[in-house]
This record gives sequence, structure tokens and C-alpha cells, in this order.
Amino acid sequence: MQEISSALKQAAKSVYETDIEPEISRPEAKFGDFSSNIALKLAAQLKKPPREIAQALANALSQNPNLAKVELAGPGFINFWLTDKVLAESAQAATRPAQALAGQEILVEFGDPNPFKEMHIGHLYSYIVGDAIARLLESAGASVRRLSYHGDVGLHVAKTIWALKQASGAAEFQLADGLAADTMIGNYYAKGAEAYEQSPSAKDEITKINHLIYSGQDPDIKNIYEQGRELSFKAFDNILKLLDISNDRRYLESQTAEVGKEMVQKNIGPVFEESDGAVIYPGEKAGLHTRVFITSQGLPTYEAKDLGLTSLKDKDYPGARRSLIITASEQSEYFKVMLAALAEINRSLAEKTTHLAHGFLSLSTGKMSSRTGNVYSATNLLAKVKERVYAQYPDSAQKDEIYLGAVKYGLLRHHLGSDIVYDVEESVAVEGNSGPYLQYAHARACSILAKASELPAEPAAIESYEPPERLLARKISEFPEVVAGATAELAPNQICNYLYELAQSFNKFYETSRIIGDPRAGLRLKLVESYSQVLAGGLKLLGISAPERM
RNA sequence: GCGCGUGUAGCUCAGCUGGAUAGAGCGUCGGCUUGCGGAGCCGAAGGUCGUAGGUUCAAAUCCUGCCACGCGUACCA
Repeated sequence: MQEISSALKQAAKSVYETDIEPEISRPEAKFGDFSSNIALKLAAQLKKPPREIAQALANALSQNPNLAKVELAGPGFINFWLTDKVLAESAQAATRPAQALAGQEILVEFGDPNPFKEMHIGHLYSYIVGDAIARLLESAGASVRRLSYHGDVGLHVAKTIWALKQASGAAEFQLADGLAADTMIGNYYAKGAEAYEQSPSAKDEITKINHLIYSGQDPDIKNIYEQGRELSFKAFDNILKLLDISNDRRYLESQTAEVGKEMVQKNIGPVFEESDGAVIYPGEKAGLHTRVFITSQGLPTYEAKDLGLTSLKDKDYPGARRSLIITASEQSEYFKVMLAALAEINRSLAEKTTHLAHGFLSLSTGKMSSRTGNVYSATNLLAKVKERVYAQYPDSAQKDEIYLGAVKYGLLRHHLGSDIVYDVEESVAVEGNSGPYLQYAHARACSILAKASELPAEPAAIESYEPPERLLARKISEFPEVVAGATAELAPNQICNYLYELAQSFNKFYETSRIIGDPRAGLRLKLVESYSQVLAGGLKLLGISAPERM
């Protein structure tokens, strides 16, 4: 691809004395392996018919030994066919990802559930998509630091602690294990939140607890708080371990408050303004919202704290080239304001920081009500899918890989910005575009390879492909480009699309091409091998396992 | 009101840095199996790409207006 591009560039230069960066694309199979619209682009500039230009450029490339055929088509496209030999080589090499980000340190913040509350499905989505993006960056050679940020202060904490005090204190936490710990915390929060709404006396007590948490004066509260926070994080760890998602460092809101407040106060005048006793950033001057950074009571808001967080990250990772923050899209506007303020304080830090918004996740059945904290929890969703998969695969040793793959793929296959309506049945359906479908596709290929390995090796020296073989080889060879594109655009769903198409290509090939025992077994086995490696590699980028049987 | 996002087949979604006849899954209808895992393959029906304009050789894709839905809009996070 690179080679065709530079050859075209050369040709344009020598024939027409013009500099242009040719666009090469992957057209439908009938239009060749690669295609360029360069002649159409040049037509206006050179004031010549596009087909004439295309013909001249095609002639210049027709002698290239790696190309089997160069043709004109349509209004002036140039279509290229690789020789089967070159195609075979590129399919073989497809499993090696390009190291475009080698040596770069990149920070990725995602997940961000709050302790003293249950992790809900929005956090689950954020974790899964953030992890996939981190994996993409890692595959390109980057050193990724997975970070998260947690609201460990505030009214929600007081509500949970109030409910804990009503029960027997944090001691009960000790009893819960695995995913149950998270559910238990959620239950306490729900009790506290309900009491806060329903009972004036409870509301007073909760407000009082909130102050005591800040002051740290009451040893009993302090004890419950510290234990509760630790156990909350343990509960999150249990979920993350299950999901095979790692987390390098947690930042806490209680750490960022002072740093952020200081940053704001130092910049009152040049950046921030005082208004009605509060300190604000006048975002309206730049078409953004004006937001409060320090309240009239002198407390830093989330805005100020997040400013502090960027500074903490910068101190901890001074060499980081980029810093991504992944959250739900409801925070998009807010982040623009925060980053605009940051740009005025520390331009280079703001420039390397990017906010990435994902859509809202809901379930095709069941509504969420966020009023009482009765949101749909991550553990509920996982349990539901697990139950469904366990019923379908009672004897499989891969039950857990299957249900986790179903959840991850079901979320990741969507475009990042759009809202998702998650359908449990669809996500576990084995026929259709699902995680289990791809896992099955992989297991089937592995089973062929396992059988073949028991037989004597077949020679692979066949010079040319039959059509179904060629289509599969072509699809396999696209993998590195797809990964590069998905990484550049931070779009894991492009990997999903590709893998699904890849599996379809394989199934078509498989339908017509006998492998074991066929005279072409050697060549075909090589294809199956590359295919299963690429499929497994692609699934790995999504954080999905590729079982050899299921 | 203003800002951001979304609007593509009955349903769920790809495609959006302009390119060839707008794709897939589910669902519907029809076909394929004395064989490597049929969880598959082949075919049919199904589309004013929200809408009206504009730019262009070429628009689902870019620009503008309008409509619908979601989110945000100063002391919550």
C-alpha cells in the first residue's frame, strides 16, 4: 500500500510535474486489491480528462513486479491487483502490528466509579471501552498508564455511612466477597439515599456526617469511612479482575481539592473572575458555558478539582505525550470549559489532554431510575448475561470467557459517540454479529489446525490462489491497516467490524474449500493459521479471549 | 433561548478525513448437508440515508436553514 502510494506520487511528479499525496483505498473485491482516485483529484488542477491522467499514471506503474494488473475503471479510478505471491506474503505478515507509538507514554483515564456507591453499567461501559483503547495504544508500542479518578468525598459518602451506622457498621463489609461486595455497598447507599429524601431527621444526621467526614474529628466515622473506602475499592477490584482490566493508579477527589483550589486562586485575574462571591471561569467569551470553580463558601467544585487532577497526573507522569480522559458524553461541555481554563494556565498540558466522550448505555429491557441510586448495576448486568450463557453452555469450560466476551463485544461494536441499547439476547446470540460468534469462529479454526498437526505436513508451494482463498488472504492482509486506523481514531468498533467481516470471509472460504486431505492442504492450512492468529489478535485488542474450544 | 450529540431497511447497527450499484445482523420468504465444529453458505423481499436548499465531475459523508430525540447550560459530581 505504501509502495503503491509512493510509486503514484513519483509518477505524478515525472509525468505532470505536480506534488500530490495519493489516496489509496481498499475497494470492493471486484475492483482490485487497492484503488486510487488520484486522477480525479488531479483532473481539475491539470485541466485534463481524468481518464487520460489515469491512463498515463497506470502505464507508469504497469511494470511494477509486485502488481499483477493495473486497470482503469469508472470515471477515472486506477485499480491495482497484487500478485498472489505478494498477497500471500502480506497475509503472513499481518499479525505483526506496526509500532507507530513506540516508546510513547500515554495516560488513559477511564472507569471512574465512586466508592460508597455501586458500579453502574455506565462505568462498566467506560471501563470496557477505555481498556480497549488502552490495548490499541499498547499494540502500537505505547506505554499506557491506566488511571482512574474517584469521588471519595461528598454527600453520597455520608448517605452510605449513615446507613452503615444504622446497621452494624463496616463490620458487615467483611462478610461480602466477590461481586456481592459491590451489591452490598449499593444497598447501603440506596438506604441512605432514601432516608435522606424521606426523613428530615435522617437528612440532618447525614449532613452532620458529611461535615464530620471532612473534619475527620469523629474517630468512629473516620473508621467507617476508611474501611468503607478500602472495601469499595476491593469490590471494584473484584469486578475488574473478572473483566481482565488493569488499573495502574487511582486518584481520589480528596487529593485533588487543595491542588485545584490553589491553581484557581493563583490565577484569579488573568484567568478566573470573582462573581457573586464565587470564583468563575467566564467561558462565554469563548462560546462556552461560564462555570463556577470555587463556590462562594470557598469550596472547590469538580471543575477546580479536575484542574488539580491534571496537575497531579503531570507531576506523576512528566514524560507523558498524551493524556486521554474517557467519560460519558454528558460531561463533554464541562470538559471543554475545564480544558479552556487549563489552556490559559498551562497551554502545553491542555494541548496534550483530550476528552473522549462515549454514549449513554441503556438496556433494551428495564429502565434505570437514578433517583434513589437504584441504577442498573454492573454486577446485575454481568449476572444476567452470565446466567443466560451458563444455561446455554452448561458443559463448557469456557462459560466465563463466553459471557464476558458477549458483554464486551456487545458494547464495543458500537461507534463511541452514540448511545447504546444493549440487548442481552442479541449479545449472546451465536448466529449474528456477537462475541460468541467470533469466539466460535476462532475455536473452529483451531480445531482444524489441531487435526492437521497430527498428520504429516503438506507442502505449501502452490503458486496461485483460487478465488475463495484469495478473498480470505486479502481480508487477512488488511488487519494492520485496520488496527492502525482504529488506533489513530481511538475507535475500537472498527476492530469489531473488521473481525466480523473476516469471519464471514473465512466461512465463505471454508464452505467451498476442503482443507485436510486436499491437494491444496498446505496452502490452505497457512491461511487458516494466519486467520486464527489475526482473529485471536483482534479479539485480544478488545480484551476478549479467543478460546480454542467451547 | 444557546451549545454539543444523534437521526441510515420492520428492529439493532456499520459506513461519515466526499468516490464506483448505500452494507451487515436479527426478523420474513426460498434453497444448500452421505465430508475438516451447519453456531455455516447461497438467494429473495425490504431504503425519499430526518427534511429543504447549497457546494462539487461526484454528497449518507462537507456547508446552511428547519424538524425530532438525548445531554449540557454558574456555586452537584
